[in-house]
Amino acid sequence: MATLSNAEIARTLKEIRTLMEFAGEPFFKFMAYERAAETLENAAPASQLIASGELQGLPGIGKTIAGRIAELLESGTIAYRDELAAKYPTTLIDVLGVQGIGMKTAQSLFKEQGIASLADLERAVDAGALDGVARLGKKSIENIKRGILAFKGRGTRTPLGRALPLALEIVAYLEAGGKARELTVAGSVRRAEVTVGDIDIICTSTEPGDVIARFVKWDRAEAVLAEGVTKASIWLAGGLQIDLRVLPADVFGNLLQHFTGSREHNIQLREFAVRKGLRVSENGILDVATGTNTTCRTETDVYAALGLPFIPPEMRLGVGELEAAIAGTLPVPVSLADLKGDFHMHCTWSDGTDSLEAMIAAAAARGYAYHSISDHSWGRGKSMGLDPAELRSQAARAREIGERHGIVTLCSSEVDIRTDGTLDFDDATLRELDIVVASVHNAMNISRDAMTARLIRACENPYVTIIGHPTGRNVQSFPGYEFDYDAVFAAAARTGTALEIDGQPGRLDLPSALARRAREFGVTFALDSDAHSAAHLANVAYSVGQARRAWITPAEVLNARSLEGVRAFVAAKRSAIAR
DNA sequence: GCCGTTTTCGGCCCGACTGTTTTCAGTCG
Repeated sequence: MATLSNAEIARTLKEIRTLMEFAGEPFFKFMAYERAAETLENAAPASQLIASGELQGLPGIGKTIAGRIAELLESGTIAYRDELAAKYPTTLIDVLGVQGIGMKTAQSLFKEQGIASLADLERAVDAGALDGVARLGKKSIENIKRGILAFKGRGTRTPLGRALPLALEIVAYLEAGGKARELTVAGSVRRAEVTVGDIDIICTSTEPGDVIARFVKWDRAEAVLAEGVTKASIWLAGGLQIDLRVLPADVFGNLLQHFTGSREHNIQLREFAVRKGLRVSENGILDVATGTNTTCRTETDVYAALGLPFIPPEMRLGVGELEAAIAGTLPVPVSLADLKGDFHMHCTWSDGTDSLEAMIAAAAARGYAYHSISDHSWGRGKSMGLDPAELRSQAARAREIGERHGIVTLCSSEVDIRTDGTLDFDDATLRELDIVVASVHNAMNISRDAMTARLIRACENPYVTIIGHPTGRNVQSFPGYEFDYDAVFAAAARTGTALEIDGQPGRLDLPSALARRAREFGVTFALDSDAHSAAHLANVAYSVGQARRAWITPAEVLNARSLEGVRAFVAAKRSAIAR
C-alpha cells in the first residue's frame, strides 16, 4: 500500500472538488469533497483509520469518499479524478488561485479563449485578449494582473513561527497608535495552524479611520491591497497578506468568533444553531421565530447563547469538538500557565548558543519549579555531543547553578536513538540521569518496519523518559520518517514513556493530529521548547498551542506535574522494566 | 455526497465588498 500523508490525500480531494465545480456538478456534491478534505487534514493517518475501520464515519466522510480514499491509497490514483482531469486540466487550479478570478471567470476564459493555465492567462493579459470580455472592465483586469504577481510571489504558506511574531508585531504597532481597542489576532494564527495563508487582525475603535490609516502606513507593508472604512489589507515582502478589520464593540464577540473560524467549525456551529431556530452570523444571533437579534461582546457569550461552553480557538477544527461541547465532554486543554518546567533545552556544552548559567537563569526567570538541561550525546560527534565524563561534570555544575537561581535543575541528555533502537549511552550512564530524552537524528530513511521497531525498542528502555520530536518532521521541508504510529503510541502508553511535542517552530512535533491519536492510547506528553538559546525557551508556547489542538489536558502532561510527580513517573517506569 | 432528539429524503451557514451595472453577479472570507 502506498503511504500517502493525509495532506497529500486532502490535496487530491480538493483537486477533485475544484474540477467537479468546474465541470458544473451540483454545489453540495463538490462541497462534500472539500469538507472531507478538511476533516482529513486534522485526522489520524488515513491508512491507519482504514485499517481500524474508522475512516467512514468521520465528519463529512461517507461511503463514496471513503471508498475513493481507499482507492487512492491502494492504486495511487482515483479513476474519477483522472476522468475529470482528462476534460479539465489540473493547471486550471492555478488560474483559480489568482485573486480576482473565481469560478465563473475561469470557466468563461477556458471556454471562450482556451485559457487553461497560469501561463495561458499571462499571455492573454499581455496580449490584451481579455479586453472586452463580459464583466471584465479595466479595474478587474488590473486586479488580475496584480493577482498573477501575488500568486507567483506567494509560493508556500507561511509557517506559524514566522506569522505569529509578525502578528504580534503589528498588534503592538497598532496598539501604540492609541485608537484601537481589543486588538486581537484571529484566523488561522489564533487557531495555531502550523502554516497560515494570511494574518487576520481585528479590533474595535471609536475612530476606525485613524486605525486603518495607521495600518496601511506600516513601514513593513510592501503594498496596500485594499483600504476601506472598516477593513484594509496589506502585503508584506514575499506576498504574505495581513487583513485588518475594525468593528463595533457591541458585536466584537460575534465577529471574533466569525473571523477565528475554522470555516468548517463555523459551518457546523451554524447548522447546529439552525436546528434550534437560530441564525448565527458575524452580526449576531438571530432568533428566526421572534426576529430578535442577540449581539455579544465576548465569544463566551456567543457560545453561551447557543447553550454551549466556550470552545478554545485551537480546538475549532470541525473534528468533533461541537459534538463534545454539546455532550458536555469537551476537555479543558492544557495552557501555558499549567507548565511547571521544561525538559528539553541546550546550551553551549553542545549546540546551544547561550551558556549553561544563562539557560538556567532564563528557566528560573520563567517561574518554573524545575527544568532539565538536555545537551546532545556524543554519538552526534565529539564536537557537538557530551561523553559520559563531560555529562557528569555538567550535571554537578548545573545542580549547583540551579540552586543559586532557586530552581531545580535536573540532569538530562538528549540521547541519540541508534538505528537498532539502542541508545548512545550505556545503562550505567543513563541510570545517573534524572530525565532521558531519546531522539532519532540520523538514518531516517530506514524502512517503516525498522523505524517502528527502533522506536518501540527505545520506549522499552527503562531509562528513556521522553521520545523527543517523535516523527522528525520539518514543518516546511520534511513530512517525517515513516513508522506505524499506532504501534509506537501503544508502546509508549504501555511502557510509561512520554512523547514530546517539540515547540521549535520548524518542528512542532508530534503534529497535533497525531498527538490527538496518541491521546486515545493513554499516552503522557512532554511539552518542551527544545530551546537552543535563552530567548527560545518561549517557544514552549508553540508546543502548548499544538497540544490544545490535540485536546490534551494538564493531567496528561508530564511537565504540568509537580517535581514529585515527575520523579514518580520516572521511577515507575524504571521499576516496572527492570534489567 | 453527507446526514438525521422533527427526516433514510430533502435538506445542506452567512454575509460583505467590488466592479460593472441600473438591480446584481462574482468573489472572497
